[in-house]
Amino acid sequence: MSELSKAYEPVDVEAKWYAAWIEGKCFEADPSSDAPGYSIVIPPPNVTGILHLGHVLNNSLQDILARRARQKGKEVLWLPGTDHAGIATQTKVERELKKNEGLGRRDLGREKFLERVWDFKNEHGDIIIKQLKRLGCSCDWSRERFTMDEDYTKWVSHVFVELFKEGLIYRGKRMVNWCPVSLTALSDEEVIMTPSKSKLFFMKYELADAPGEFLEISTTRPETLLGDVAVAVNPKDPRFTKYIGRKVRRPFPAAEIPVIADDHVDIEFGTGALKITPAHDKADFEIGLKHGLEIIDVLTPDGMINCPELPEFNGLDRFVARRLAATKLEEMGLLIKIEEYDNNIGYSERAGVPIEPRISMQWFLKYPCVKEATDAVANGDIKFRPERWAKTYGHWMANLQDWCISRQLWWGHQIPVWYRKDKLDALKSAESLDMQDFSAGDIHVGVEPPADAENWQRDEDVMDTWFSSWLWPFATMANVGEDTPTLKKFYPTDDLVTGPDIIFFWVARMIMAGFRFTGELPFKNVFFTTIIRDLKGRKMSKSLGNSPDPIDLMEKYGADGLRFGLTRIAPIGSDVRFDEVQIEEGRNFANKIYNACRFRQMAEISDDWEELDLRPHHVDIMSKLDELSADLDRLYADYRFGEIAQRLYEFLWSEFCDKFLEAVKGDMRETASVEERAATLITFDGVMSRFLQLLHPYMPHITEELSEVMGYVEKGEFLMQHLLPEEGLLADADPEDVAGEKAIATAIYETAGRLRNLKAEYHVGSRRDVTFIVKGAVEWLEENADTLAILTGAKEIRIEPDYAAPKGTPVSITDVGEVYLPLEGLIDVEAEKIRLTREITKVEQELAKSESKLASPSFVDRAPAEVVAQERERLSDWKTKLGQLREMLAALA
RNA sequence: GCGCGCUUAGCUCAGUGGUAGAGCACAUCGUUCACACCGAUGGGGUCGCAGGUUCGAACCCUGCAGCGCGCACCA
Repeated sequence: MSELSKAYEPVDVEAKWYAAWIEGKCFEADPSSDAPGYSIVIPPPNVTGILHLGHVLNNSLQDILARRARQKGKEVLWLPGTDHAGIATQTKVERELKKNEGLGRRDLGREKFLERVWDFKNEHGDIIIKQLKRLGCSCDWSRERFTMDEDYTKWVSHVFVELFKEGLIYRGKRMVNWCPVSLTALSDEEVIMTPSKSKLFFMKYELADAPGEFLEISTTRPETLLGDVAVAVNPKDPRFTKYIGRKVRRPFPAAEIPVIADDHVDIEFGTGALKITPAHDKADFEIGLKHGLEIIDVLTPDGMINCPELPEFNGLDRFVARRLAATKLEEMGLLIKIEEYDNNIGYSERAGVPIEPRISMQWFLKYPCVKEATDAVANGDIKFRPERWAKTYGHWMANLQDWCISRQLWWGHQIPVWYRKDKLDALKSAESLDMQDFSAGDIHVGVEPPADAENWQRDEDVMDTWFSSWLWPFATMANVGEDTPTLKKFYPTDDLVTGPDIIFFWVARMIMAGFRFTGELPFKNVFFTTIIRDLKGRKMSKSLGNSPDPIDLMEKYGADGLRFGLTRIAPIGSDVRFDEVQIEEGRNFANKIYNACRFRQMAEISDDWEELDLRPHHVDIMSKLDELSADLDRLYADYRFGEIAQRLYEFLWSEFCDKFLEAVKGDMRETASVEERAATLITFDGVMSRFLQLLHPYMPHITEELSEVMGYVEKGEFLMQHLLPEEGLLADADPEDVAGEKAIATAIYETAGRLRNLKAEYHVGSRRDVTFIVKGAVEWLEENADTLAILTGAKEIRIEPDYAAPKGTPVSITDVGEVYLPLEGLIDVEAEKIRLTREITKVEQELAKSESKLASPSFVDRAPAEVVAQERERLSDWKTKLGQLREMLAALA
């Protein structure tokens, strides 16, 4: 093989293998394959987004699943793509436009602006795709989709039309969440409730029929009093009964408004009287409807006061107007007091400003297939991991509100509805655009525009981004009305890996769309990843600057190191705090494997041997590899990604390198026989080649590289395409023999630990010239003494049944016998007495614990027989050891 | 207000009823013979608190506290 440098350099290796996989079409899914299908659809990242650690974790896990499925003989489709991300992308382009050219989108006009967005998409759209490739993702890139592809857009329109026909989509004037910055309606899910320090204003309105008498009211939004049409009190509140049906004076603009009774009013809160502004509050709107109140909208779409009657307010920002209203009230002697008040305020997810409840004409969806979707998760047809998310899902499904699907944006799927121009004009002048105003002939709802398009005007709104995302699992596999081989082979998909933060936005909606448009569930398992936080527990965010760039991390530690480090620490339950040290460990792990292979490369296997001389440590490591293999099967079945990584790490580092490789170092020496060396090298290759395969899903590049370099995979073949063998390395061996050899290996490793400890205690830890003398040696020690010598860094392990140790010779009671460390200058009776006494104390404590346990009748009678037997054995071991130690101590006296 | 989760070594976290673990950090020792992105050895924990169940509890149950998250029309 070629010479390997001392430390593993991942960057070039990773690029090389990714190119080779692409060249070899390793990721492409073949729907005509006989192998069983396995599929995942990627949660499409925002087309203009850049990779963050959340993506890395998420996509690493998907890649692990995809690669593992290939190894298990599945025909795998991992379908990639990007999302047009309506608001996010449009906002980004608008910001650029403003910054670079000082223009708003309306200055350009819809068509020109959309051209700009497409330009932006074409320029930046593949950044995140390139980054995913860098990470090693084995997506079938030949099938990459975009939610605004022509075919995909047809799906979106089709779905709209179908649901409209079914009566589930309707248009109407409703109270919606309005973003005064993005100038669009938002869904409830796009509003973030944020705890805020607000002020509660106490004010009073004068009774119209009793000057000098006032009704006290409290509000957090005094500026909305311009739109007040009533004051409501609870009918059960005795304090206010006398006011009901009378009128109070709204101070500005001056008007008399009624006092009404409504159960909604909380008697306990504030003054117990609630001002009603139907245009600017969801609850007020409901009350207004109930009582037939007028709706006075005093805000413009961008959150300015719209009240020409009051020139000093007109045009003011809503927050400025709030202060002015308070000032005015005070001047009029109507302000009682202002209190500090903690409440929750809804913020626009994208624009980061308080949303405004606003009545506007929007399209809504009454969700389809709610029952099927609810049941599928409740009965386990779709399995959520961790399971507790099923409860969150169930709760949301049980309280579904109609989905506001229209957005007053330009970037997105335009609503496939056309209105007759003449009708529209007539209605506009009448300021009424309710659905019922359109008769069947005035409106066209279809995937294609009406034939006489010039007489029609298309609805200007676009749809919520998620209205296209919810079709992703099937709309990416077949066009409308088609039943493609891909769909047949790969739908429903198997696993979905995503964050719990989009369980409502995306997961729940996909399930409903799946049932409605394919009659099937879109996926069988949903794995929710954890949220990655910084070391202070804060969410990663651009503004905090606490989000490391994954590309930098890959430069530093390699994609494999990043993948391994991140997946190893990602717990199933809770959030995870990111620490770069963990990625460093991933890189170190890669380096460790690399160097283990480098060690192997120092020796050549000679064919000149008759029979393999497999020794305990050979059998031991093969057996452990087989155990690892079996454990991984089990852990994969439970999606225990972190534990899988941990098991792989421990196997290679603690078992393979620290124990096995150290034990066989002698076989690499000139003095070793051909048979000895062959046994070791063949064991090495057998174990390492399997290990690389098991590790491959986590660290695809280095495993591919080393498999080639070591000759485990033929030139022109790929490790990633090799099936995992069903049989273990020791499948044909007699289990009893294996157990016997393992017991010996374990005893040797444990003894080696004790002897190293003895050396360290006597400050000769690094001396290689010591000899250990064993009295009462177990019968198999002789043939394994060489191994023990290498592991302990001793010149020799000498077995002397009649050894008479000089008084004060350091000794350790081990699984192989009494082991003495005779060395000039170390023989110190007092020191040895102290050491032995200390050890005796420890053993006595353990013994006492064990004894008291066995002395308790309840334990002996009630604990399982095996536990009791185990405890008895333990006790007898302690007793033997204690006896030996006491003898030693006595001999010193 | 309702719901969910977390609390284990200085730090980040494993550990679902049977002798408390890992990595990092720390201390001592060690580089001719795979790896200092390394090796050896060691110190360090009343498993948040209080009860309960059990022969036995970090683990199961109850309550409490602290932290985090989600849902909710108290202005």
